[in-house]
Amino acid sequence: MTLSPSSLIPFTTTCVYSGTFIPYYPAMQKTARRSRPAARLPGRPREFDMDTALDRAVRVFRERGYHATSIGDLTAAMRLATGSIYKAFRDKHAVFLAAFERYTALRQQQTRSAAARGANGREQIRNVLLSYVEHSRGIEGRRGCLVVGSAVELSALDPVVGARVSTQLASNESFIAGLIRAGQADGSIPRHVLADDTARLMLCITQGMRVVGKARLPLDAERLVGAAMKLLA
Amino acid sequence: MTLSPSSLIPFTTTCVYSGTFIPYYPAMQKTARRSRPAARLPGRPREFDMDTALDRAVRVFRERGYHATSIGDLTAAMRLATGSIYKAFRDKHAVFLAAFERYTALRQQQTRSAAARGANGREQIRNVLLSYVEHSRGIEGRRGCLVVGSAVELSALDPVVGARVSTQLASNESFIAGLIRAGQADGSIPRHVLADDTARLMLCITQGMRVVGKARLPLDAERLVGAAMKLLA
DNA sequence: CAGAATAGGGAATGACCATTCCCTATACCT
DNA sequence: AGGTATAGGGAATGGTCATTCCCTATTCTG
Repeated sequence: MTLSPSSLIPFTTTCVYSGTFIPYYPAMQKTARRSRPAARLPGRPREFDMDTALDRAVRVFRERGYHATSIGDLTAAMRLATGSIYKAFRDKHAVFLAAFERYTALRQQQTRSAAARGANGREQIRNVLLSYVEHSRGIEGRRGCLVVGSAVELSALDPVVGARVSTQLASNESFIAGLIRAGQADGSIPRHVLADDTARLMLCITQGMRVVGKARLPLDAERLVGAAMKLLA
Repeated sequence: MTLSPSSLIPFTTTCVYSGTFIPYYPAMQKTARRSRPAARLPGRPREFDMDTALDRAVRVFRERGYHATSIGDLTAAMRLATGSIYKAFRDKHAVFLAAFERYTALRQQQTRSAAARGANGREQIRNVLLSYVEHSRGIEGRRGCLVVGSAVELSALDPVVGARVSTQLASNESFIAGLIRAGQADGSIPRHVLADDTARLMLCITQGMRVVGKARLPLDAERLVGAAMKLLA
Protein backbone atom coordinates (compact mmCIF):
# COMPACT_ATOMS: atom_id res chain seq x y z
CA MET A 1 0.00 0.00 0.00
CA THR A 2 1.38 3.35 -0.99
CA LEU A 3 -0.34 6.47 0.16
CA SER A 4 0.34 8.77 -2.80
CA PRO A 5 2.91 10.97 -4.46
CA SER A 6 4.02 14.49 -3.75
CA SER A 7 2.37 17.90 -3.85
CA LEU A 8 0.14 18.95 -1.01
CA ILE A 9 -1.74 21.83 -2.57
CA PRO A 10 -3.70 21.13 -4.65
CA PHE A 11 -4.12 17.85 -2.81
CA THR A 12 -4.49 15.58 -5.83
CA THR A 13 -3.86 12.38 -3.95
CA THR A 14 -5.59 9.20 -5.03
CA CYS A 15 -5.98 8.05 -1.48
CA VAL A 16 -7.43 4.67 -0.72
CA TYR A 17 -8.74 5.71 2.63
CA SER A 18 -10.97 8.59 1.64
CA GLY A 19 -14.37 7.09 2.39
CA THR A 20 -16.08 6.42 5.65
CA PHE A 21 -14.15 4.08 7.86
CA ILE A 22 -15.62 0.63 8.17
CA PRO A 23 -14.05 -1.21 11.10
CA TYR A 24 -13.66 -4.42 9.07
CA TYR A 25 -12.14 -7.01 11.43
CA PRO A 26 -12.88 -10.10 9.30
CA ALA A 27 -15.02 -12.21 11.60
CA MET A 28 -14.21 -10.14 14.66
CA GLN A 29 -14.44 -12.28 17.73
CA LYS A 30 -14.65 -11.48 21.43
CA THR A 31 -15.61 -7.89 20.80
CA ALA A 32 -19.17 -9.12 20.79
CA ARG A 33 -21.52 -6.61 22.35
CA ARG A 34 -23.54 -9.53 23.74
CA SER A 35 -23.97 -10.35 27.40
CA ARG A 36 -21.27 -12.44 29.03
CA PRO A 37 -20.20 -15.15 28.53
CA ALA A 38 -20.05 -14.20 24.86
CA ALA A 39 -21.84 -16.62 22.56
CA ARG A 40 -19.22 -18.65 20.70
CA LEU A 41 -18.76 -17.73 17.09
CA PRO A 42 -18.51 -20.49 14.49
CA GLY A 43 -15.10 -21.90 13.57
CA ARG A 44 -11.83 -22.21 15.42
CA PRO A 45 -11.56 -19.61 18.17
CA ARG A 46 -8.79 -17.02 18.15
CA GLU A 47 -5.83 -18.15 20.22
CA PHE A 48 -4.18 -14.82 20.97
CA ASP A 49 -5.53 -11.99 23.08
CA MET A 50 -6.40 -9.05 20.87
CA ASP A 51 -5.57 -6.36 23.43
CA THR A 52 -2.19 -7.89 24.23
CA ALA A 53 -1.36 -8.10 20.54
CA LEU A 54 -2.49 -4.51 20.00
CA ASP A 55 -0.43 -3.28 22.94
CA ARG A 56 2.60 -4.81 21.23
CA ALA A 57 1.68 -3.22 17.93
CA VAL A 58 1.25 0.11 19.68
CA ARG A 59 4.75 -0.14 21.01
CA VAL A 60 6.27 -0.75 17.58
CA PHE A 61 4.29 2.00 15.91
CA ARG A 62 5.24 4.43 18.66
CA GLU A 63 8.92 3.62 18.30
CA ARG A 64 9.16 3.37 14.53
CA GLY A 65 6.16 5.24 13.16
CA TYR A 66 3.89 3.90 10.45
CA HIS A 67 6.06 3.79 7.35
CA ALA A 68 9.18 2.44 9.01
CA THR A 69 7.22 -0.41 10.56
CA SER A 70 7.16 -3.46 8.31
CA ILE A 71 4.82 -6.41 8.54
CA GLY A 72 7.91 -8.31 9.64
CA ASP A 73 8.34 -5.91 12.57
CA LEU A 74 4.70 -6.46 13.45
CA THR A 75 4.85 -10.25 13.29
CA ALA A 76 7.89 -10.18 15.57
CA ALA A 77 6.37 -7.75 18.05
CA MET A 78 2.85 -9.17 18.05
CA ARG A 79 4.15 -12.76 17.98
CA LEU A 80 1.84 -13.68 15.15
CA ALA A 81 2.57 -15.12 11.73
CA THR A 82 1.97 -13.03 8.63
CA GLY A 83 -1.11 -15.04 7.73
CA SER A 84 -2.57 -14.64 11.19
CA ILE A 85 -2.22 -10.87 11.06
CA TYR A 86 -3.98 -10.74 7.71
CA LYS A 87 -6.65 -13.09 9.06
CA ALA A 88 -7.36 -10.67 11.90
CA PHE A 89 -6.93 -7.37 10.03
CA ARG A 90 -7.59 -6.24 6.51
CA ASP A 91 -4.11 -4.82 6.08
CA LYS A 92 -1.32 -2.91 7.79
CA HIS A 93 -3.43 0.23 7.83
CA ALA A 94 -6.15 -1.57 9.76
CA VAL A 95 -3.63 -2.83 12.31
CA PHE A 96 -2.50 0.74 12.75
CA LEU A 97 -6.01 2.08 13.26
CA ALA A 98 -6.80 -0.62 15.80
CA ALA A 99 -3.54 0.14 17.61
CA PHE A 100 -4.35 3.84 17.53
CA GLU A 101 -7.75 3.22 19.13
CA ARG A 102 -6.21 1.05 21.79
CA TYR A 103 -3.59 3.67 22.55
CA THR A 104 -5.99 6.58 22.82
CA ALA A 105 -8.38 4.60 24.98
CA LEU A 106 -5.62 3.78 27.46
CA ARG A 107 -4.17 7.27 27.45
CA GLN A 108 -7.54 8.90 27.96
CA GLN A 109 -8.09 6.63 30.93
CA GLN A 110 -4.72 7.56 32.43
CA THR A 111 -5.34 11.27 31.97
CA ARG A 112 -8.82 11.18 33.48
CA SER A 113 -7.60 9.24 36.46
CA ALA A 114 -4.76 11.72 36.98
CA ALA A 115 -7.31 14.52 36.97
CA ALA A 116 -9.54 12.65 39.39
CA ARG A 117 -6.79 12.75 42.00
CA GLY A 118 -7.15 16.55 42.26
CA ALA A 119 -9.36 18.21 44.84
CA ASN A 120 -10.46 21.13 42.66
CA GLY A 121 -10.22 22.30 39.05
CA ARG A 122 -6.85 23.91 39.55
CA GLU A 123 -5.29 20.84 41.13
CA GLN A 124 -6.86 18.61 38.52
CA ILE A 125 -5.18 20.58 35.77
CA ARG A 126 -1.90 20.49 37.62
CA ASN A 127 -2.18 16.72 37.87
CA VAL A 128 -3.00 16.37 34.18
CA LEU A 129 0.04 18.44 33.24
CA LEU A 130 2.26 16.53 35.65
CA SER A 131 1.02 13.28 34.16
CA TYR A 132 1.84 14.54 30.66
CA VAL A 133 5.37 15.43 31.68
CA GLU A 134 5.88 12.02 33.21
CA HIS A 135 4.72 10.34 30.01
CA SER A 136 6.92 12.60 27.90
CA ARG A 137 10.06 12.01 29.94
CA GLY A 138 12.75 9.33 29.86
CA ILE A 139 12.18 5.93 28.30
CA GLU A 140 8.47 6.39 27.95
CA GLY A 141 8.98 9.78 26.34
CA ARG A 142 11.51 8.41 23.90
CA ARG A 143 9.00 5.82 22.86
CA GLY A 144 6.78 8.67 21.76
CA CYS A 145 3.09 9.47 21.54
CA LEU A 146 1.08 7.74 18.86
CA VAL A 147 -1.21 10.74 18.44
CA VAL A 148 1.66 13.16 17.90
CA GLY A 149 3.40 10.66 15.66
CA SER A 150 0.28 10.19 13.57
CA ALA A 151 -0.36 13.92 13.40
CA VAL A 152 3.12 14.57 12.07
CA GLU A 153 3.65 11.53 9.85
CA LEU A 154 0.17 10.80 8.55
CA SER A 155 -2.30 13.66 9.02
CA ALA A 156 -1.52 15.21 5.65
CA LEU A 157 -1.31 11.91 3.75
CA ASP A 158 -4.11 9.85 5.22
CA PRO A 159 -7.51 11.48 5.74
CA VAL A 160 -8.77 8.65 7.95
CA VAL A 161 -5.88 8.94 10.39
CA GLY A 162 -6.03 12.71 10.06
CA ALA A 163 -9.62 12.75 11.21
CA ARG A 164 -8.89 10.50 14.17
CA VAL A 165 -5.98 12.67 15.23
CA SER A 166 -8.04 15.86 15.05
CA THR A 167 -10.82 14.24 17.03
CA GLN A 168 -8.40 13.11 19.68
CA LEU A 169 -6.72 16.51 19.99
CA ALA A 170 -10.07 18.26 20.16
CA SER A 171 -11.16 15.86 22.87
CA ASN A 172 -8.02 16.50 24.90
CA GLU A 173 -8.50 20.22 24.55
CA SER A 174 -12.12 20.24 25.58
CA PHE A 175 -11.30 18.06 28.56
CA ILE A 176 -8.87 20.73 29.72
CA ALA A 177 -11.35 23.51 28.98
CA GLY A 178 -13.88 21.65 31.12
CA LEU A 179 -11.42 21.46 34.00
CA ILE A 180 -10.76 25.19 33.73
CA ARG A 181 -14.46 25.96 33.91
CA ALA A 182 -14.85 23.56 36.80
CA GLY A 183 -12.04 25.39 38.56
CA GLN A 184 -13.78 28.69 37.97
CA ALA A 185 -16.97 27.23 39.42
CA ASP A 186 -15.23 25.90 42.52
CA GLY A 187 -13.24 29.12 42.98
CA SER A 188 -9.76 27.68 42.40
CA ILE A 189 -9.30 29.51 39.07
CA PRO A 190 -10.05 33.22 38.55
CA ARG A 191 -13.04 34.13 36.39
CA HIS A 192 -11.00 36.31 34.07
CA VAL A 193 -9.06 33.32 32.67
CA LEU A 194 -10.20 32.64 29.11
CA ALA A 195 -11.04 28.94 29.22
CA ASP A 196 -10.93 28.20 25.50
CA ASP A 197 -7.76 30.12 24.70
CA THR A 198 -5.96 28.73 27.72
CA ALA A 199 -7.08 25.20 26.91
CA ARG A 200 -5.78 25.47 23.36
CA LEU A 201 -2.48 26.78 24.65
CA MET A 202 -2.28 23.94 27.14
CA LEU A 203 -2.97 21.51 24.32
CA CYS A 204 0.05 22.96 22.54
CA ILE A 205 2.07 22.58 25.71
CA THR A 206 1.20 18.92 26.17
CA GLN A 207 1.79 17.98 22.53
CA GLY A 208 4.99 20.00 22.53
CA MET A 209 6.25 18.13 25.55
CA ARG A 210 5.93 14.90 23.59
CA VAL A 211 8.07 16.35 20.81
CA VAL A 212 10.70 17.68 23.19
CA GLY A 213 10.72 14.44 25.17
CA LYS A 214 11.13 12.38 22.01
CA ALA A 215 14.18 14.48 21.20
CA ARG A 216 15.59 13.48 24.60
CA LEU A 217 15.75 16.93 26.15
CA PRO A 218 15.29 16.46 29.89
CA LEU A 219 11.92 17.53 31.29
CA ASP A 220 11.47 18.49 34.93
CA ALA A 221 7.86 18.07 35.95
CA GLU A 222 7.82 20.49 38.86
CA ARG A 223 9.63 23.27 37.07
CA LEU A 224 7.69 22.93 33.83
CA VAL A 225 4.29 22.65 35.44
CA GLY A 226 5.20 25.33 37.94
CA ALA A 227 5.75 27.74 35.09
CA ALA A 228 2.64 26.59 33.22
CA MET A 229 0.35 27.16 36.21
CA LYS A 230 0.85 30.89 35.70
CA LEU A 231 -1.60 30.55 32.85
CA LEU A 232 -4.32 30.06 35.47
CA ALA A 233 -3.40 33.15 37.45
CA MET B 1 18.73 1.75 3.10
CA THR B 2 16.76 0.48 6.04
CA LEU B 3 17.35 1.96 9.40
CA SER B 4 16.87 -1.14 11.58
CA PRO B 5 14.28 -3.43 13.12
CA SER B 6 12.21 -3.15 16.26
CA SER B 7 12.93 -2.89 19.97
CA LEU B 8 14.04 0.41 21.45
CA ILE B 9 15.44 -0.71 24.76
CA PRO B 10 17.92 -2.27 24.63
CA PHE B 11 18.69 -0.28 21.49
CA THR B 12 20.36 -3.08 19.54
CA THR B 13 20.16 -1.32 16.21
CA THR B 14 22.87 -1.87 13.64
CA CYS B 15 22.64 1.68 12.46
CA VAL B 16 24.66 2.85 9.54
CA TYR B 17 24.77 6.40 10.75
CA SER B 18 26.35 5.97 14.15
CA GLY B 19 29.72 7.53 13.53
CA THR B 20 30.67 11.12 13.13
CA PHE B 21 28.90 12.83 10.32
CA ILE B 22 31.04 13.62 7.34
CA PRO B 23 29.30 16.13 5.07
CA TYR B 24 30.33 14.19 1.96
CA TYR B 25 28.95 16.15 -1.02
CA PRO B 26 30.99 14.39 -3.74
CA ALA B 27 32.90 17.24 -5.33
CA MET B 28 30.82 19.92 -3.67
CA GLN B 29 30.81 23.03 -5.80
CA LYS B 30 29.84 26.60 -5.08
CA THR B 31 29.96 26.13 -1.34
CA ALA B 32 33.61 27.00 -1.65
CA ARG B 33 34.82 29.00 1.31
CA ARG B 34 37.13 30.87 -1.07
CA SER B 35 36.93 34.55 -1.93
CA ARG B 36 34.56 35.51 -4.72
CA PRO B 37 34.37 34.87 -7.59
CA ALA B 38 34.87 31.25 -6.56
CA ALA B 39 37.71 29.55 -8.37
CA ARG B 40 36.23 27.14 -10.90
CA LEU B 41 36.46 23.52 -9.92
CA PRO B 42 37.61 21.00 -12.51
CA GLY B 43 35.09 19.26 -14.73
CA ARG B 44 31.66 20.20 -15.98
CA PRO B 45 30.01 22.72 -13.66
CA ARG B 46 26.76 21.91 -11.90
CA GLU B 47 23.76 23.18 -13.85
CA PHE B 48 21.16 23.41 -11.12
CA ASP B 49 21.15 25.74 -8.14
CA MET B 50 21.77 23.77 -4.97
CA ASP B 51 19.66 25.99 -2.70
CA THR B 52 16.69 25.92 -5.07
CA ALA B 53 16.90 22.14 -5.31
CA LEU B 54 17.18 21.83 -1.54
CA ASP B 55 14.20 24.11 -1.00
CA ARG B 56 12.20 21.74 -3.16
CA ALA B 57 13.48 18.74 -1.25
CA VAL B 58 12.58 20.48 2.00
CA ARG B 59 9.03 20.87 0.81
CA VAL B 60 8.65 17.17 0.00
CA PHE B 61 10.23 16.02 3.25
CA ARG B 62 8.02 18.38 5.23
CA GLU B 63 4.89 17.10 3.54
CA ARG B 64 5.67 13.40 3.40
CA GLY B 65 8.33 12.81 6.03
CA TYR B 66 11.49 10.81 5.43
CA HIS B 67 10.27 7.25 4.93
CA ALA B 68 7.29 8.08 2.75
CA THR B 69 9.45 10.14 0.42
CA SER B 70 10.87 8.03 -2.40
CA ILE B 71 13.75 8.93 -4.68
CA GLY B 72 11.08 9.25 -7.34
CA ASP B 73 9.32 11.90 -5.26
CA LEU B 74 12.63 13.71 -4.91
CA THR B 75 13.51 13.60 -8.61
CA ALA B 76 10.08 15.01 -9.41
CA ALA B 77 10.25 17.74 -6.80
CA MET B 78 13.88 18.68 -7.30
CA ARG B 79 13.61 18.35 -11.09
CA LEU B 80 16.71 16.23 -11.26
CA ALA B 81 17.27 12.76 -12.67
CA THR B 82 18.08 9.86 -10.36
CA GLY B 83 21.69 9.84 -11.46
CA SER B 84 22.08 13.54 -10.85
CA ILE B 85 20.81 13.26 -7.31
CA TYR B 86 23.28 10.47 -6.59
CA LYS B 87 26.01 12.50 -8.23
CA ALA B 88 25.35 15.38 -5.86
CA PHE B 89 24.57 13.40 -2.69
CA ARG B 90 25.78 10.16 -1.26
CA ASP B 91 22.28 8.81 -0.75
CA LYS B 92 18.75 9.71 0.31
CA HIS B 93 19.90 10.23 3.87
CA ALA B 94 22.43 12.82 2.73
CA VAL B 95 19.75 14.66 0.75
CA PHE B 96 17.67 14.72 3.89
CA LEU B 97 20.47 16.09 6.05
CA ALA B 98 21.25 18.81 3.53
CA ALA B 99 17.56 19.71 3.35
CA PHE B 100 17.39 19.76 7.13
CA GLU B 101 20.32 22.19 7.30
CA ARG B 102 18.77 24.41 4.69
CA TYR B 103 15.44 24.42 6.52
CA THR B 104 16.86 25.22 9.93
CA ALA B 105 19.07 27.98 8.52
CA LEU B 106 16.07 29.69 6.90
CA ARG B 107 13.82 29.23 9.91
CA GLN B 108 16.43 30.57 12.29
CA GLN B 109 16.77 33.62 10.10
CA GLN B 110 13.01 34.18 10.08
CA THR B 111 12.74 33.83 13.83
CA ARG B 112 15.64 36.16 14.55
CA SER B 113 14.25 38.79 12.22
CA ALA B 114 10.82 38.52 13.86
CA ALA B 115 12.49 39.10 17.21
CA ALA B 116 14.44 42.04 15.85
CA ARG B 117 11.19 43.86 15.13
CA GLY B 118 10.49 44.13 18.88
CA ALA B 119 11.49 47.17 20.92
CA ASN B 120 12.31 45.29 24.12
CA GLY B 121 12.70 41.71 25.36
CA ARG B 122 9.03 41.31 26.06
CA GLU B 123 7.94 42.49 22.62
CA GLN B 124 10.64 40.41 20.98
CA ILE B 125 9.26 37.29 22.60
CA ARG B 126 5.75 38.25 21.59
CA ASN B 127 6.92 38.62 18.00
CA VAL B 128 8.70 35.28 18.04
CA LEU B 129 5.58 33.56 19.35
CA LEU B 130 3.38 35.34 16.81
CA SER B 131 5.75 34.27 14.05
CA TYR B 132 5.56 30.66 15.24
CA VAL B 133 1.77 30.73 15.17
CA GLU B 134 1.77 32.12 11.65
CA HIS B 135 4.09 29.38 10.49
CA SER B 136 1.99 26.72 12.22
CA ARG B 137 -1.31 27.90 10.76
CA GLY B 138 -3.10 27.17 7.49
CA ILE B 139 -1.31 25.88 4.44
CA GLU B 140 2.14 26.50 5.85
CA GLY B 141 1.18 24.76 9.07
CA ARG B 142 -0.20 21.75 7.21
CA ARG B 143 3.08 21.45 5.40
CA GLY B 144 4.69 20.92 8.78
CA CYS B 145 7.98 21.63 10.48
CA LEU B 146 10.99 19.57 9.45
CA VAL B 147 12.47 19.71 12.94
CA VAL B 148 9.30 18.43 14.59
CA GLY B 149 8.88 15.85 11.83
CA SER B 150 12.43 14.64 12.28
CA ALA B 151 12.11 14.57 16.05
CA VAL B 152 9.04 12.39 15.86
CA GLU B 153 9.88 10.16 12.90
CA LEU B 154 13.66 9.80 13.13
CA SER B 155 15.10 10.84 16.51
CA ALA B 156 14.82 7.36 17.97
CA LEU B 157 15.96 5.52 14.82
CA ASP B 158 18.72 7.69 13.47
CA PRO B 159 21.36 9.04 15.87
CA VAL B 160 22.69 11.57 13.36
CA VAL B 161 19.30 13.17 12.79
CA GLY B 162 18.55 12.81 16.48
CA ALA B 163 21.61 14.85 17.37
CA ARG B 164 20.75 17.56 14.87
CA VAL B 165 17.22 17.80 16.19
CA SER B 166 18.37 18.08 19.78
CA THR B 167 20.87 20.74 18.84
CA GLN B 168 18.23 22.72 17.00
CA LEU B 169 15.73 22.52 19.84
CA ALA B 170 18.37 23.51 22.36
CA SER B 171 19.31 26.46 20.18
CA ASN B 172 15.69 27.60 19.91
CA GLU B 173 15.28 27.31 23.65
CA SER B 174 18.40 29.24 24.52
CA PHE B 175 17.43 31.95 22.06
CA ILE B 176 14.19 32.40 23.97
CA ALA B 177 15.98 32.26 27.31
CA GLY B 178 18.27 35.00 26.05
CA LEU B 179 15.32 37.17 25.11
CA ILE B 180 13.80 36.67 28.55
CA ARG B 181 17.01 37.76 30.23
CA ALA B 182 17.26 40.71 27.87
CA GLY B 183 13.72 41.65 28.84
CA GLN B 184 14.64 41.48 32.51
CA ALA B 185 17.61 43.71 31.83
CA ASP B 186 15.55 46.28 29.93
CA GLY B 187 12.77 46.18 32.53
CA SER B 188 10.02 44.74 30.29
CA ILE B 189 9.97 41.38 32.09
CA PRO B 190 9.86 40.99 35.90
CA ARG B 191 12.95 39.66 37.65
CA HIS B 192 11.06 36.83 39.34
CA VAL B 193 10.39 35.06 36.03
CA LEU B 194 12.52 31.92 35.85
CA ALA B 195 14.24 32.30 32.48
CA ASP B 196 15.26 28.69 31.91
CA ASP B 197 12.01 27.10 33.01
CA THR B 198 9.94 29.57 31.06
CA ALA B 199 12.09 29.14 27.97
CA ARG B 200 11.70 25.38 28.08
CA LEU B 201 7.96 25.75 28.45
CA MET B 202 7.88 28.16 25.53
CA LEU B 203 9.85 25.65 23.49
CA CYS B 204 7.11 23.12 24.23
CA ILE B 205 4.51 25.67 23.19
CA THR B 206 6.15 26.41 19.87
CA GLN B 207 6.75 22.77 18.99
CA GLY B 208 3.26 21.90 20.13
CA MET B 209 1.80 24.54 17.85
CA ARG B 210 3.41 22.78 14.90
CA VAL B 211 1.76 19.51 15.91
CA VAL B 212 -1.64 21.11 16.42
CA GLY B 213 -1.34 23.07 13.20
CA LYS B 214 -0.39 19.96 11.25
CA ALA B 215 -3.58 18.36 12.53
CA ARG B 216 -5.48 21.29 11.06
CA LEU B 217 -6.91 22.69 14.27
CA PRO B 218 -7.30 26.44 13.75
CA LEU B 219 -4.79 28.63 15.56
CA ASP B 220 -5.54 32.25 16.42
CA ALA B 221 -2.31 34.17 16.87
CA GLU B 222 -3.63 36.97 19.08
CA ARG B 223 -5.58 34.71 21.39
CA LEU B 224 -2.87 32.09 21.72
CA VAL B 225 -0.02 34.52 22.23
CA GLY B 226 -2.21 36.67 24.46
CA ALA B 227 -2.60 33.72 26.80
CA ALA B 228 1.05 32.74 26.56
CA MET B 229 2.29 36.21 27.55
CA LYS B 230 1.00 35.51 31.05
CA LEU B 231 4.10 33.40 31.48
CA LEU B 232 6.10 36.64 31.55
CA ALA B 233 3.91 38.27 34.21
C1' DC C 1 -18.00 -38.90 12.59
C1' DA C 2 -18.70 -35.75 8.42
C1' DG C 3 -19.14 -30.93 7.28
C1' DA C 4 -18.80 -26.08 7.86
C1' DA C 5 -16.41 -22.31 9.43
C1' DT C 6 -12.52 -19.91 10.94
C1' DA C 7 -7.57 -19.56 12.93
C1' DG C 8 -2.40 -20.57 12.59
C1' DG C 9 1.52 -20.40 9.89
C1' DG C 10 4.68 -19.94 6.27
C1' DA C 11 5.91 -20.04 1.34
C1' DA C 12 4.98 -17.61 -3.04
C1' DT C 13 4.05 -13.33 -5.57
C1' DG C 14 4.28 -9.00 -7.62
C1' DA C 15 5.26 -4.22 -6.90
C1' DC C 16 8.25 -0.74 -5.52
C1' DC C 17 12.43 1.34 -3.98
C1' DA C 18 17.29 2.79 -3.21
C1' DT C 19 21.25 2.41 -5.50
C1' DT C 20 24.55 1.49 -9.30
C1' DC C 21 26.05 1.52 -14.17
C1' DC C 22 26.96 3.49 -18.16
C1' DC C 23 26.68 6.50 -21.88
C1' DT C 24 26.60 11.29 -23.19
C1' DA C 25 27.60 16.27 -22.45
C1' DT C 26 30.31 20.17 -20.99
C1' DA C 27 33.78 22.48 -18.75
C1' DC C 28 39.13 23.57 -18.14
C1' DC C 29 44.01 22.88 -19.34
C1' DT C 30 47.78 22.20 -22.17
C1' DA D 1 42.47 19.17 -30.58
C1' DG D 2 43.13 15.70 -27.00
C1' DG D 3 42.92 14.62 -22.04
C1' DT D 4 40.90 14.89 -17.72
C1' DA D 5 37.37 15.65 -14.60
C1' DT D 6 32.76 16.08 -13.38
C1' DA D 7 27.55 16.65 -14.43
C1' DG D 8 23.10 14.98 -16.72
C1' DG D 9 20.09 11.37 -17.38
C1' DG D 10 17.95 7.04 -17.64
C1' DA D 11 18.07 1.96 -17.81
C1' DA D 12 19.35 -2.08 -15.02
C1' DT D 13 19.72 -4.38 -10.47
C1' DG D 14 19.02 -6.49 -6.20
C1' DG D 15 16.60 -6.30 -2.09
C1' DT D 16 12.49 -5.47 0.69
C1' DC D 17 7.76 -5.07 1.48
C1' DA D 18 2.71 -5.75 1.62
C1' DT D 19 -0.30 -9.01 0.34
C1' DT D 20 -2.15 -13.51 -1.18
C1' DC D 21 -2.35 -18.61 -1.28
C1' DC D 22 -2.66 -22.76 0.56
C1' DC D 23 -2.23 -26.33 3.71
C1' DT D 24 -3.06 -27.68 8.46
C1' DA D 25 -5.49 -27.30 12.97
C1' DT D 26 -9.37 -26.61 15.96
C1' DT D 27 -13.94 -25.64 17.17
C1' DC D 28 -19.19 -26.36 16.75
C1' DT D 29 -23.27 -28.59 14.58
C1' DG D 30 -25.92 -32.41 13.38
